[in-house]
Amino acid sequence: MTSTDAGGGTPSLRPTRQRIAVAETMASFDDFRSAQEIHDLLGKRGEQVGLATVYRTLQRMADAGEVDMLRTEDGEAIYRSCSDTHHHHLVCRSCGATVEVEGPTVERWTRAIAAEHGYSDVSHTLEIFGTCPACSAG
Amino acid sequence: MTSTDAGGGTPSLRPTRQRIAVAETMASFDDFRSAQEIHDLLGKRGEQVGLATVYRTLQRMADAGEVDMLRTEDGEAIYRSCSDTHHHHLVCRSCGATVEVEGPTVERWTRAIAAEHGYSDVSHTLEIFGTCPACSAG
DNA sequence: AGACCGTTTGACAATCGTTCTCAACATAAC
DNA sequence: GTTATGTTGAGAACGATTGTCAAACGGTCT
Repeated sequence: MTSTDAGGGTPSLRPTRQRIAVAETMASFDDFRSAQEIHDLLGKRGEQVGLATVYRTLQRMADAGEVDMLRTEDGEAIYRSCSDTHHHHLVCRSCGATVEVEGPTVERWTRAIAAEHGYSDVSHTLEIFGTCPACSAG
Repeated sequence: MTSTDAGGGTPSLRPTRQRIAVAETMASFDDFRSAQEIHDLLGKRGEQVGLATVYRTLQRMADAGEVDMLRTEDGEAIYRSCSDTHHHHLVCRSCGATVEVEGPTVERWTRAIAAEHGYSDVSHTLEIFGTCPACSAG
């Protein structure tokens, strides 16, 4: 706290080789990957990063809102880089193609419902599954 | 395959003591419980049922649509007996209290969004998490 | 440059939920 | 009662994730 904390709000978060590697890897695709997959990919790319570190880094990125985190149907956490606005996903059941969707409607609705029942500190998860045009054409 | 498959569609599913116990337990509350909790409860009630059996039974019930299954934010599967209409849940993050909510709004919105992107055969999952009045009062 | 000190890392153990294995058992039909 | 099968349970096996802790790092201050 001595001097150089020029602009920031986030306290201490060093741009280490590992963190950069994970961030770059995340930036390089636009679909969801598990921590383990990221770890493997890094290994194959020569950027050796410990598994625990990958987990920790992804968690921080998720906390910081730099990536989306959601759970597969069998409970595995998967991550994906995303824009920083709150949004949901429309995922193709057969090929996995993902569209980011936004909806004031839903946001409003969930807030209203929660309020109606006196719930506070509300969050929600919403995923839409369907068959994309390409796949249903096939 | 020899003969006696008289009327049914569901092939073989015996009403054993264990299955009945689990089903009754599930019927006795209306909020979400994990498999482990069900197992503990059965133990305390004297109805000894193996953990693996509880898991298996809950899975089957979920497949059969007799219970809802969803994942907590940290990936644990939780179950709850439910009505057969499509609905969502407003779950208290701290005590687990659940309210079933219905929303033509959301149904319409998801269908619209999906259609807009050409997706067909659409389904969705939506869960709302918050702190219930009782807990936030505490 | 060199010392200092909190942050980060990584190898590995430890958890935790869930599934698998397989022999003993219960059920339903014969 | 016998037979053919679905079920159970104890515990091992698993896979994802988190905790541990000493060693390596990255800035900062001199």
